[in-house]
Amino acid sequence: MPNITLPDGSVRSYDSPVTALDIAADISEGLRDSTLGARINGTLCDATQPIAEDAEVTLITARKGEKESHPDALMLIRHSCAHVMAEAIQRIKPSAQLVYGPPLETGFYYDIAFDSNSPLSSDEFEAIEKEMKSIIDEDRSFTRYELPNDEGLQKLESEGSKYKIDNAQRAIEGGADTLTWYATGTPNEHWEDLCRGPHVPSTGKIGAFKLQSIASSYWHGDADSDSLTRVYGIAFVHKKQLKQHLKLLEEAKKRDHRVLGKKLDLFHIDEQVGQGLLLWTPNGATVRQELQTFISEELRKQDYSQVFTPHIGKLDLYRTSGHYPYYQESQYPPLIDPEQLGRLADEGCSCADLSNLMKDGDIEGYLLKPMNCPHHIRIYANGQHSYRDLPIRLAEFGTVYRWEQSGEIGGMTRVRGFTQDDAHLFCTEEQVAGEIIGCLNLVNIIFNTLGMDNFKVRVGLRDVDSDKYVGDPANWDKAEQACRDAAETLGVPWSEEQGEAAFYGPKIDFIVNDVLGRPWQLGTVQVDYNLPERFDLSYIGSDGKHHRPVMIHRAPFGSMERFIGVLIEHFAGAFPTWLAPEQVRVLAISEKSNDYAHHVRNTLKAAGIRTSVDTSDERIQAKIRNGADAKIPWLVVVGPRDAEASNVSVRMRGIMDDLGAVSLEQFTSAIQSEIQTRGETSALATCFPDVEKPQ
RNA sequence: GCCGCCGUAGCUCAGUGGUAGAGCGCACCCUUGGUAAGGGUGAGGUCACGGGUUCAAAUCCCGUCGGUGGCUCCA
Repeated sequence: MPNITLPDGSVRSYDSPVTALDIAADISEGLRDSTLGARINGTLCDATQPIAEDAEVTLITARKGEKESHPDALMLIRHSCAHVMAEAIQRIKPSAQLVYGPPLETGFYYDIAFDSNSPLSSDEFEAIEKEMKSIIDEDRSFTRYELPNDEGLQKLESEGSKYKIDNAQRAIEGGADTLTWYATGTPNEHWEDLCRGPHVPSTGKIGAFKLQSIASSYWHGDADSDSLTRVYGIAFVHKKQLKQHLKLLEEAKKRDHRVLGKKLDLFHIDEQVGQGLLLWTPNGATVRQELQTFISEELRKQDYSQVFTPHIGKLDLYRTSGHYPYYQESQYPPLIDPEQLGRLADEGCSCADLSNLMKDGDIEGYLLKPMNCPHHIRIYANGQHSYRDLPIRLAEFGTVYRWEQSGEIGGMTRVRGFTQDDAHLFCTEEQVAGEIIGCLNLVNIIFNTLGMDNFKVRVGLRDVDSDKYVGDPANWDKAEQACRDAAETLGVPWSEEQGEAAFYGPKIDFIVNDVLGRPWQLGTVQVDYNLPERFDLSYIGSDGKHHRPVMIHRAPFGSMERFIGVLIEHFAGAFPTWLAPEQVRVLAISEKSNDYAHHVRNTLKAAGIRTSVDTSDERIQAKIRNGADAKIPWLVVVGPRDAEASNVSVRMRGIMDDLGAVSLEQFTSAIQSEIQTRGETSALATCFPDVEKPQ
């Protein structure tokens, strides 16, 4: 008979099998009401699951008043809400076939196959939500029942849902002994769904929900398979949480780099120029330029050599590198030289012929470069290198072009032309570990300066059972260990993933989430044994013989486009002074102070500070508001009083009040110093030591 | 590429068969104001583009382009 150990270590003994609900009721009536499920020996289960053996049980509860609910509670509620939604949808569209409806950290969805002549539109959300509301109001129990595999399959076949049959078959292949259903109410009487569970005790436990969006998905994630409709929703324990969540989403939207990019005029994407082709407007270009200067300074410290290479290269170069044959779908088609094109035309070559010639590689021409490495490799290969010269580090803000699928393109984070902060290191086998550490140092410096500590690190290792990898396994072992060691030096959480290495070497990736929670890979450091081989690179060793160098590809930011997109969101558009496009704006109190305002502006400008002046006919209140709206770090108000004393009255972004007056001279040098040290010194602390730093 | 939604002034959006609108911004005028929106006047639109239906289309239908949310992809 079961002895139940609760998280506090207390043990309760029962004469017969009990459920989590029984245990909760034993403790208190209120606890019973708030119990949604249980972790039984660590596994999330229904609260109604009978426990016959000794077990460790954690009750999963949710109280109406709580600010945040336990993730398990939300999972249960969301999974259950997916069922309620599916039932409601099937009431409205009986021909809809259910496929798969899991909970997510951010909500839930249900993949549904609709009749092609009766698709679902978000206009119908209101009607569906109304049905859901009534199902929840009925507070019907989630009732689990099981059938033996063969009997269950028979049932599904008689119902004729190929998707559910498939789910069942997969469950059986995965080792399931029985198939389980959940009825929302009484089996055979109420709606039910083949489902592994677990669920909340009854529909009434779903306190608040909202349907969010409609999207399409592929069956089994296979683009060649059936196209399904995915309906997204969100559910919480109570309405306040839902409201709070929706408010957060609203706030997140304001931080979206696409919204801020427009508002602050950082970049523009123009239909007439092309999809996924970014135009950096002056403000955005300033941010990028500052960042590139910063990186370049660090690269110089680390003995990198700057190079420049063109945007195109001969097709044969990319045949040697392997990019052209293997990654054709991701490239713009080759550029064909005019003579060859004319000759093909004379020969009566059709578009289809041309396409085939391109596909087969029977064509000469140039490729818009998808990567910078071949060009850098040719720089290395151009001369003979002694082991004494290594490592050679060639760096370039190299612009590459890739044919991304149209549906993927958006904002700054996924574009068709972008500039990598690229570099290729050519080194000896022994130098690999040290060079990787060096790359990560750089990442550390940059991310620290920017205050970005919210990135994840993923170390991609080879799958030892596979033979697709090039290079000596012993070297792989060393390189993989070097990657792990280097990742450790960053002091942020990192994971290693087997089979995630490139075929040519292990790698370290940096991943950051955007405001909408979508992950983006930024930088990467990759060890490469392959390209030196393909290009037959060598260096002369101390033994006087030729040796193969190892290459490291590294782009710690990934691309300027994606990185700055993420950076805009990181700062919510409020860039630190050294990065801000407009660093100081001088606000003249009235026309009488315009001359002094211009003098202040010119003084700051002469000190290298990006400064503008507002001498418009607005009142000072409006000028302050406009300046704050533009997220300018420093506003200085100047009137007759300030002119008299050669002062400026300072406002800092993030502080509601006027900080008071300081001399123009002091302000100028304090701002200058803050910019030059990239925020290590603080103009606020220098000029106003008693004022606390905002945030 | 696939599916849903969307495309109206520089920006944010209202307008759902019958004379194209608002707020912000912009220009000009008034105002000369000391710390988060002073007032007035005005300019600005081939309603993304191309076809179709209709007496009549921003509005309905088809296609294209672009945006967006997902899916798939991302060397």
